[in-house]
Amino acid sequence: MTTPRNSERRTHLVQLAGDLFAEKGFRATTVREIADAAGILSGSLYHHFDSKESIGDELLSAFLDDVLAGYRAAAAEPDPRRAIEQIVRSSTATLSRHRAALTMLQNDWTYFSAQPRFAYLRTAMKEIEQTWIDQLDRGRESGLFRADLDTRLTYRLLRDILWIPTSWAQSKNAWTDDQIVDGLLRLLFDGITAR
Amino acid sequence: MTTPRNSERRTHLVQLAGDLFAEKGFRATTVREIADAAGILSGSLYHHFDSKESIGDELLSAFLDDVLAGYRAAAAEPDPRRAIEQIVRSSTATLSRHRAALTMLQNDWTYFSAQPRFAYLRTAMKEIEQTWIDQLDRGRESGLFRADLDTRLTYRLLRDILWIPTSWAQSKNAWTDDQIVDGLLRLLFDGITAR
Amino acid sequence: MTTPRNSERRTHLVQLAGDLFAEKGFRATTVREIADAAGILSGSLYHHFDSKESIGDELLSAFLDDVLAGYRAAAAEPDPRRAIEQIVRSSTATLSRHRAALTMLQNDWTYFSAQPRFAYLRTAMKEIEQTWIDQLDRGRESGLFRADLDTRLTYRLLRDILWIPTSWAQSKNAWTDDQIVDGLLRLLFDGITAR
Amino acid sequence: MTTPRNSERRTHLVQLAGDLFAEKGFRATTVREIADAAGILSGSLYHHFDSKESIGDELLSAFLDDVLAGYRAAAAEPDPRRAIEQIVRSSTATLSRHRAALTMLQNDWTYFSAQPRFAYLRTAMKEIEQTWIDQLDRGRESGLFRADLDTRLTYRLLRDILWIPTSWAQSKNAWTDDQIVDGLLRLLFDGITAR
DNA sequence: TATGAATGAGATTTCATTCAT
DNA sequence: GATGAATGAAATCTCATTCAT
Repeated sequence: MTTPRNSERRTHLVQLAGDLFAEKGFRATTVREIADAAGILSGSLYHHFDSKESIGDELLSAFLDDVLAGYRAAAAEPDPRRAIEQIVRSSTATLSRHRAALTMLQNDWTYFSAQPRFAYLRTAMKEIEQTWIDQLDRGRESGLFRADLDTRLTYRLLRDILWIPTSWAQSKNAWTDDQIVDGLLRLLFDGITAR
Repeated sequence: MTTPRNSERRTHLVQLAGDLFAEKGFRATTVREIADAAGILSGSLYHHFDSKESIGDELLSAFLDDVLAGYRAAAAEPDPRRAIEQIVRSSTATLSRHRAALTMLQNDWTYFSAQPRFAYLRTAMKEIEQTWIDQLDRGRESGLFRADLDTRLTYRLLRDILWIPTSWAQSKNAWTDDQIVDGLLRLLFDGITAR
Repeated sequence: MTTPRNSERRTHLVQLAGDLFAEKGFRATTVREIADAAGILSGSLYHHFDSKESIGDELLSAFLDDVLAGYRAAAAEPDPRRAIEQIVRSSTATLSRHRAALTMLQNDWTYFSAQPRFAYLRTAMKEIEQTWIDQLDRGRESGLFRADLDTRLTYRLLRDILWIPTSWAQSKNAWTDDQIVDGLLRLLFDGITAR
Repeated sequence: MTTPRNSERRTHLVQLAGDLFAEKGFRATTVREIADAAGILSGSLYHHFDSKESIGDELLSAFLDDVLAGYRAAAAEPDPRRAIEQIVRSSTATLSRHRAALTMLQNDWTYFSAQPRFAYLRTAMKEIEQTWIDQLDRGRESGLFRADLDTRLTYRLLRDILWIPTSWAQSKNAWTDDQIVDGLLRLLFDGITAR
């Protein structure tokens, strides 16, 4: 019925929609706005997708595939500090490629996670959490990290910080990706106190 | 016109609405759901408020008044480390009293900040940012914090982390408020590395 | 049930309502606005009136009683020119006492005239029309007015002009009632052409 | 976004809406009634217009464009008597093409003129007034009209009379447009008195 | 593939009116 | 007489989706 997933036109439309989602959120973006951006009428979108959620699905699943690939590669690293460093670096790179997906998760998590169709969101989140905790645990047990570190709590405190810098993309900030990653890693490993 | 702001009934309705907003976000919550929760018809809400946004306004402005009071008190502290510690502690306390407002800002920031009526959101955010940067600058200049600290970048990295623990309230997590604050402060000041 | 028609409080409320109707029209004025103007709650109005229409009824019937009294007095005048002059003079005087009623008729005639309760509006209008036509006919037949005068058409053209000056009351115009009446009579009898 | 302004369907809908507005006034006509008249659901109207007011806007601005064109053409006439005659004739012709707009102005002037969107209403009214006064002044100064003519007052007395005959259209009256115009001009220039 | 038109469910809001206290 | 709270019907508007052409 609808355009095949690898069609160029379709890919373009997904990207246009993604830009709008990144700006205003998934629910706040209307199908008409997407169509306007593409220069067609809203009904015509349904030749390519069978629903607005399909577009969201496409963006979100591509995003999580990418994220998880990065995490899995990082988890193969034997040194926990290096593993964490790699997680952070790969996350930052991935996120800048998927701004829309991130905004969608931040704004409309409740909406998506409640639907069976998006069950993979919860699964992926669990894998992400487990990866972090595993590395933090390994680092603590090996004496590399503080012995009193509550690894699960630390993960919770850290998780969201990772997703944030992406949303700065549109503002006129002066930082490069590298600066952000370095600042974040330094903060994470050493805190702000001088020695 | 509508019920006065200090009416008991009205306060109760704002709280009910807030609970729903905290759960599902502002826009995702319908006026009918609020009315249902109150056991009245949706139209009856308009006896007390002239719009759904008025309810939002009430929650958001109360929140920011509370936050800013805490920040101003903390800024009076002469020692920067103490000041930051107090910011974090007061934030955590404030946030747990305003879960709804926080969810609203996280989910629907674009929506609110675009409206003139909610211009105070941007103003408040600027004051919050300035307070953080001031304290970080003072700490760095006095040799208390690392000399190479990019204070604005650090603020950016930190800001959102502060708002997060609130959203855990509903989940059956095992941490007390104190544990969270202490974990956060430790992370902030010292990082995760063992010495 | 409700307050008796001659109660002072009630009269005062009718007047307040009338002021609002004159400004914004009957339907455009809400019961709440009337109550606000009176310093009470909207529900409390129903101790005095059993409906918003009752207030309208009171204003409209008082107006038409007054108008018709003036027309009937004028019709008793033997000289048609004098009769018409008196109609105009009495109308102007009457109208300035009933601005609200006039606005109601101008804005919401369709609304009122469709209701059985306001059947007297049509009756009164017919009497007004007949009075005009009678006087114009008498004047034409006696050679006082032009022989080719279409009296019914002339009435139609004139009727609304009569009601208008009232609506100027609030604007900062420089004319007295007398000036308006004289200008109107002169226009009516002699036109604008110089001789 | 919505259907373009020159779409046939859209034009048809505006006309349908206009018929209803002319009958019952703008505010008294519901969107559902318009949709019913068109044989569609009320929501479907918003495929073509973004609000009920847009329909009103379309009718009112078309009306005023038409009126002003007539006035400007008449103002080019060197002889004031001819100019006024032309104003009256063009007005009558214009008005019969825009019954809806006229009813809207008569019933709901307060509503429209209060909105920034309809600011052009006041502007147009001022131009209309100025045109009348200019021609009356010129006629008086050239000795064609009475020397004691209060031109501004006369305009005020005349203005509304011009708009009236339109509202007769639906009633089964016996006059042609020409009869009405001639009656009006005769009244205006010569009054009703025989010589 | 796209257009043009429409659906239909549901959202926010308005407002005259009622009534127990 | 008034308050405070609510009703209930109806209004305007939104938007994802459908479908004949």
